Amino acid sequence: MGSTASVETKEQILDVAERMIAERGFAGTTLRNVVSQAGVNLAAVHYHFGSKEELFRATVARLARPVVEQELAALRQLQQEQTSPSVEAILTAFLEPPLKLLLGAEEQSRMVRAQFMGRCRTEPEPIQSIAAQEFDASLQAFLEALQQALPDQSRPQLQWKFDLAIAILVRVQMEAGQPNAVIQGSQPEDIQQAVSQLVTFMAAGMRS
Amino acid sequence: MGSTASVETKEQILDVAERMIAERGFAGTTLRNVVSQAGVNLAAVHYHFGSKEELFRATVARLARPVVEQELAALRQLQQEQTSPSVEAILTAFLEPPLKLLLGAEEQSRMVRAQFMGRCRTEPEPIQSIAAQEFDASLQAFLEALQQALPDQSRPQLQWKFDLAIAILVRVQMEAGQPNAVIQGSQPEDIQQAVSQLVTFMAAGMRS
DNA sequence: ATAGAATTAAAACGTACGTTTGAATGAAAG
DNA sequence: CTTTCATTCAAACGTACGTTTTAATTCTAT
Repeated sequence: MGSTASVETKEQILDVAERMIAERGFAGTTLRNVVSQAGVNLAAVHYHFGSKEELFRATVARLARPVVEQELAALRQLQQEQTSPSVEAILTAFLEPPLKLLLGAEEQSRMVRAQFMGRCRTEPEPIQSIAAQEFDASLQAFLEALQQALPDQSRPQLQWKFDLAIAILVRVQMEAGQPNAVIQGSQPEDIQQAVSQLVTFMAAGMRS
Repeated sequence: MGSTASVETKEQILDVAERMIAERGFAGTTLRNVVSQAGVNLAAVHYHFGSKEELFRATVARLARPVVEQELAALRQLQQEQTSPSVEAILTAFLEPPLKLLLGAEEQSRMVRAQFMGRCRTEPEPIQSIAAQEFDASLQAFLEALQQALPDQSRPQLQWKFDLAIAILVRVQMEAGQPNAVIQGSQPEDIQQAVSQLVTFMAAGMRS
């Protein structure tokens, strides 16, 4: 049965894979580099995950599931509190969970998760599609909510505007920590301010 | 001396490299695939370009130089016509040259150049930095122009807002032709409408 | 026409990749 | 203690990579 040691091995691999794919992309990440940094045997990857592509699937799933869950929970709560939430409120519910990833963990791995999420959207196929599946439920729900908040916008228009809003989020995630980025520090107030600035930026564009 | 045949070989290689890197990224593109599609010998790449990385450098240079040139020319003309151009006018000068890439060439290779430009900004290092050099002159000039049009914005704020505007352009380029993209067709009026919609979207965000 | 340079071609270089194999290791169950 | 099963390990598999080499070929200028 699954011993304690084995789940530690799995998580070591996932941690390193997450960081390396964030930095070098999927094609630029080799299993030998991963297992070397993780301090595990090369065959452990195939034993626990089956293949390099399945390892990516597991990595994105581990990261995306809680984020999507939090996003949907925030949206649900928002819709219970008021009958027709504002664009700003909806966008805040969408941005906070992924950006709050930057709060936890140690200095080193803080930015990694955000950058990994960004990579998911910029990788060539089929990697991008694999990642997209994990986020799809959230996208659909928020698109629907935005449509109700902006009934005058045609569906195609709203769709590409939301797509651009996501592109903005992705860029913010990829740039986290670098000079001139929206997000400078990792304190709660830094994140909160970034969210509010981004919401303003996006809402202005979506109403335009 | 450089024969006619040799420049055809070089351009064949550049054409195929452009398309493959656009689709699969730099790491996902192999020289053997390139030369196979280009119908040239494997050694031709190293003879004409020196290395895989230098081939990328040449590919991005061939694409970026005219675009940057047109952007700077449009900005210069704008600044001569009026003393303080509007944000909208500046952004239009910035967006039109890259998006008008979608007008020329054959059906197949139309979207490729835009997607390649998008890839340049999403590739892992050091590829991203190599590409950034080619676009740097344009970025500096337009940032300066925007600062004059928006004197109330702090430099760091303006910087990340411009960065997000570029992220939007990149997303539009990568998505060109796909369903729900901003750019649907390839007719002059399609592009013109997309530019105007994007300018509105971006300007709203930048003023926010 | 022919020497010389530029270009193309085929083959091999060493290295690294993802994956597979079969044996060693370890802990839990009978 | 022995059996059993999950896990780890070292080693090798076949393939493909970027690059180099050396020879053949094609162009160009005298």
